[in-house]
Amino acid sequence: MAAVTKHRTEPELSTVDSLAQISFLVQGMLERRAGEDDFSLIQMRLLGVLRDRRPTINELARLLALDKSSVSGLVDRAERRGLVRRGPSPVDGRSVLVSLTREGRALARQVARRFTADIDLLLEPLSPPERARLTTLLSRLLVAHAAKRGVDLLATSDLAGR
Amino acid sequence: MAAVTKHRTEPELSTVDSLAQISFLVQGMLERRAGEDDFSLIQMRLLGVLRDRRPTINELARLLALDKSSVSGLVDRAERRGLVRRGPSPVDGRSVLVSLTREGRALARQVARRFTADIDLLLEPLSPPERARLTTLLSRLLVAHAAKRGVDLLATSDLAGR
DNA sequence: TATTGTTATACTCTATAACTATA
DNA sequence: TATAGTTATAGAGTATAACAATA
Repeated sequence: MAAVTKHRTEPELSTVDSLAQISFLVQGMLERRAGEDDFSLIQMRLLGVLRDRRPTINELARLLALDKSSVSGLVDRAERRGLVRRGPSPVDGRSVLVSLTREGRALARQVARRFTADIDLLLEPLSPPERARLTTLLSRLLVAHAAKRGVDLLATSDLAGR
Repeated sequence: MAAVTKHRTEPELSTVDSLAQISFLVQGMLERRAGEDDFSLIQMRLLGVLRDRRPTINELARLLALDKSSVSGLVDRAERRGLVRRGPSPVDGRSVLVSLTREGRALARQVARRFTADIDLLLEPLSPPERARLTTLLSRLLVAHAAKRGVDLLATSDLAGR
């Protein structure tokens, strides 16, 4: 009962179902891991986006596809917990620049590490070449989709904390 | 510039990233489609679960991994919109049985149809044998994961409305 | 005038705790 | 007593609309 080669007899889901289900599964893992540190998924996304950016509230709203008022509240709550800070913009007196605190960065990294471990475990049933094939197929879908639309690829890539 | 065979040069994401991103992408599609009919994702899940079940509030709470009080409110709001109904249990005077109304069923079907179209479009870059390979790989992950835990496979399979 | 961000308001979603009515 | 469901309460998350400050 070691590893592979008995998947021939499984009923196998439809492609739509398998994609839908894997998305729920992966999101559930991320949500659970974030929840262990009392994060919501959207808070995790916020921290992820801030890993290599110092955006204004407006830019955050675009990156997260939320209204600026929603982002304002999101940042409020994260700031209250010491995870992010608001700073002045040197070029526009109306703007604020949101950035991670050290604590926020550390926490985001922790969650990302645990989440990655979950995914590694999930991938265990596949052999290395099978994983490579899966990665290639998914990447092609993502790249093609990003090409069709704008460049959401980068925005969403931060969600998992990389 | 028709279809395939230029994916060799792409940078290609890591396996973790590709899974994380595809999950956000698919969830976003589902959320957007549900939102067109003013559904939330959880309302969509509720309707999906009810497609072939007539559960009690407690059973719903287990299926959706929510507290029974959360489910109570969820069902309240869906009932107020005429999507589900509460009925008496013939075997336990304390229980209620939740079921879809015709309108709820029709609406769930509509959303599922549009969502499926999104996924089909997403899959366009892959040839039929490539889709089959992707489906097989994902199915194996899902089946293995379900086997490791209980049988969440069935519960989550309804989420997309099948 | 237009834009950036905040605030007021309203609603959904969620959980905990207390309650009721059955069992 | 124990269980099923509801309700009261509290809080996060979301959007719309109105606002203050700056451009």
